[in-house]
Amino acid sequence: MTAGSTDTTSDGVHPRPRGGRMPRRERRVQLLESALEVFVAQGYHAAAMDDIADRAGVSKPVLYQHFPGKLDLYLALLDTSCDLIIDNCREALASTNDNRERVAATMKVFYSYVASEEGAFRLVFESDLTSEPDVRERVDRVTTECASMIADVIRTDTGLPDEASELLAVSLVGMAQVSARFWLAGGGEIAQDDAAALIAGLAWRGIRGYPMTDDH
Amino acid sequence: MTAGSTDTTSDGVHPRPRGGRMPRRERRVQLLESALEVFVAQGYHAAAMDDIADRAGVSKPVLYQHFPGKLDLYLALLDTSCDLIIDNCREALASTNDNRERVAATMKVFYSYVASEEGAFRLVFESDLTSEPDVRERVDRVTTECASMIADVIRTDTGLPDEASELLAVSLVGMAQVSARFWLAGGGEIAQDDAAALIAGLAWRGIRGYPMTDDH
DNA sequence: GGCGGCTGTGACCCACGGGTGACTGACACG
DNA sequence: CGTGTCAGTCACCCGTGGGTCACAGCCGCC
Repeated sequence: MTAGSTDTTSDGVHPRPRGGRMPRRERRVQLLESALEVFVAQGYHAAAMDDIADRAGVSKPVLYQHFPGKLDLYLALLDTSCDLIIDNCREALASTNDNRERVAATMKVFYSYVASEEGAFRLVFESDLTSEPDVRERVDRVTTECASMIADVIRTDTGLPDEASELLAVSLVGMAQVSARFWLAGGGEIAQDDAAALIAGLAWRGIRGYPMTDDH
Repeated sequence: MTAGSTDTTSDGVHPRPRGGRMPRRERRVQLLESALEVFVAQGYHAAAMDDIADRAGVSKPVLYQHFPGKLDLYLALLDTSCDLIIDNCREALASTNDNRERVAATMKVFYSYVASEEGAFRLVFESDLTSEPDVRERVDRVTTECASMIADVIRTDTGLPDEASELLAVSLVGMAQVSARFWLAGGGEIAQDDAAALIAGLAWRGIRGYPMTDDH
């Protein structure tokens, strides 16, 4: 990508050549990219501002000319990542009126999210800064908000009470989120779409009958 | 020092009186208790060794007479917590041969675990030290191992291939884990057993039919 | 009673990393 | 060609916190 004549790259971290100047806007997005890579690879605490600056081929003060502090930088990236999945989730739910397809589409969203090249999902699902309220709030919002949209459908179509709908929805989100991460770690023994379809099937079987209590 | 001769009992943080000596064994478990409280309340990074020592009414070097370092202390607690849920999960699965009851029992285990007073589950499900391989390995082991036991049942009873069984099992674990944490955060609008039963119902409906593919 | 072995303490060391201040070098413009 | 501007750098500050050293009270025991 951009520049990187030598790049070397090698393992995971690569000091960029450190040569050229850049217009402010451009530099800013480049810094965001570098920061994302470093945060994803190392986590918030292990990532030093120096690392991010080096990664971008720039010295530390430049970073501070664009972002007031480490936390702000992190939050900017986190927000982007949170919004992405929430929006995708919303679109998936709105894409059809067939609930079986809704489940499948939503599951696909989670698997795509986790599979995306940059690994930004790690900021959301594997953040190591959950003790920071600002971070916690955003991370929780992903589950809460996705679940809330799903819960609306459940409540509407089944008449279950709010709390139950919400809890069911959260458990579907949890299922998607955890299984997708596990699938990713597994290294591709199952194709992405197959995995998503399998779990979508599980989810759909689970909720389709509500609220009729047809136990055994 | 600090007024509080009377302990005050304390709501959240309390310097213990700091008076007495203690036999080594006893001190050790007390330190573990204090460390758990602090790690649970603050997370690994925000917790200082001084905090833990203070919490136990003791000075820092005492801590180092019992544990070689902060990480070791953390890992000791983490191990305990990991083993607890894995063992409970195993017992739940072994407690019956009726799969519907198995699901219910296992779900109850997760809800009890999360509801337990000490909050030790946070070390496992909300650790902020996942960048440390030793921690990562243990945290992952919980999901992996629980899922593996569940997957055995699934594979045996349905004949599904290994990878599919494993993925289904993981998604059930994810469902349990995420929904239980959400339920806890909700603050008790639904009773623990009701919540567990609700999600167990969802899970059971999901898997009971496999491998017959009765879509729509 | 003094002496070895505990448990325990106050004070200190030092690496690490977030954040800053003073300077430089290129370029556009009048 | 001076000069303002803006990207960029080097070197530094300093709070925080993990980890350690030398010393202090208490105990039981010959």
